[in-house]
Amino acid sequence: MALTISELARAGGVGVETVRFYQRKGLLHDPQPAKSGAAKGQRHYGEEDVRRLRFVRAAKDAGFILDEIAELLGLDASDDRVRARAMAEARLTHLDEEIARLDRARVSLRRLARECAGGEAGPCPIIAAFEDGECRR
Amino acid sequence: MALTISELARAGGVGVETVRFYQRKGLLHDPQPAKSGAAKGQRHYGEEDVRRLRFVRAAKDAGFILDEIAELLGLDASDDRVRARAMAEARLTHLDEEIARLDRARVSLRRLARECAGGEAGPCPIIAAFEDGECRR
DNA sequence: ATACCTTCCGTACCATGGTACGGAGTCAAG
DNA sequence: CTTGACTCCGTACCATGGTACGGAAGGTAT
Repeated sequence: MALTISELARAGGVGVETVRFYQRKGLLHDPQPAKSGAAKGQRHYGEEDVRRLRFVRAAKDAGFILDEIAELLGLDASDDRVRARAMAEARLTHLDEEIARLDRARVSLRRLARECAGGEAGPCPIIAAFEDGECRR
Repeated sequence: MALTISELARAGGVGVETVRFYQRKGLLHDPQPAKSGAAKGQRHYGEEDVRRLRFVRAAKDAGFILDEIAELLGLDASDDRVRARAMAEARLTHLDEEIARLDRARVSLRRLARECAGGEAGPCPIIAAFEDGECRR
């Protein structure tokens, strides 16, 4: 099982440049030079690299930022459940705040859009609301 | 009513550098040079500038990005309700997608955190889930 | 008059997550 | 033996929304 960088990228559903970017970030191990049968200096990747790359994608989908994912990958080695749980809780708090913020924006904007659609009289409620400072946090 | 840049910034709840940044982005008018009683080259701001700055903050809170806010400020002048409504709808769609995405992340992460807290046997479910690719979109 | 504060302006830098480019090397097919 | 494909590496660039810095000029307080 020896993969080129483009095969690894395809296996992980990302671009070649993204694989290199993850390497620079320390999310993927620096690859070993290929032994033979390939161009000098060329790297080969294996199952472990595919696993790590997929871990990154999955954790990203769960809302972690890349720096946290780097730490999670470290926990993967040490199997530190307490730390992993703390990170999950912190990320959940962050997600909750973010969702609440977006939801407030959605509620007020939807109300404005309905009001605006409701009648053509007077100034546009959407613009007027921002002018009134009615939509402040 | 003549304000200095720092007074305008305070009135809008932002920093001086942010005011200048908004000027560069075209969100605030280029200010007029002060007539007298101030250092040469210094600018003065009025009610209109405070109003625009607050408009920016309110629209940002509603989820618009700065480029859209620049457009909304243009609509403010022309009172184009149709366009304002279209922009509000587009932003709502965006907000809905974003909220749905974050909510999927929250649901799966919360489940993992609960599982991890539930027992100490076996590998950490949080880390294992990412390894299994169980959390993919 | 000397220090201190604020303003002006341009430019550089920050985080975040990539994306693209240029030059060089190497391989296989035509 | 040239062309095309792929790789390597470093570096620069993109969007987004700011934040900070340095130098010059002016007002104010001691």
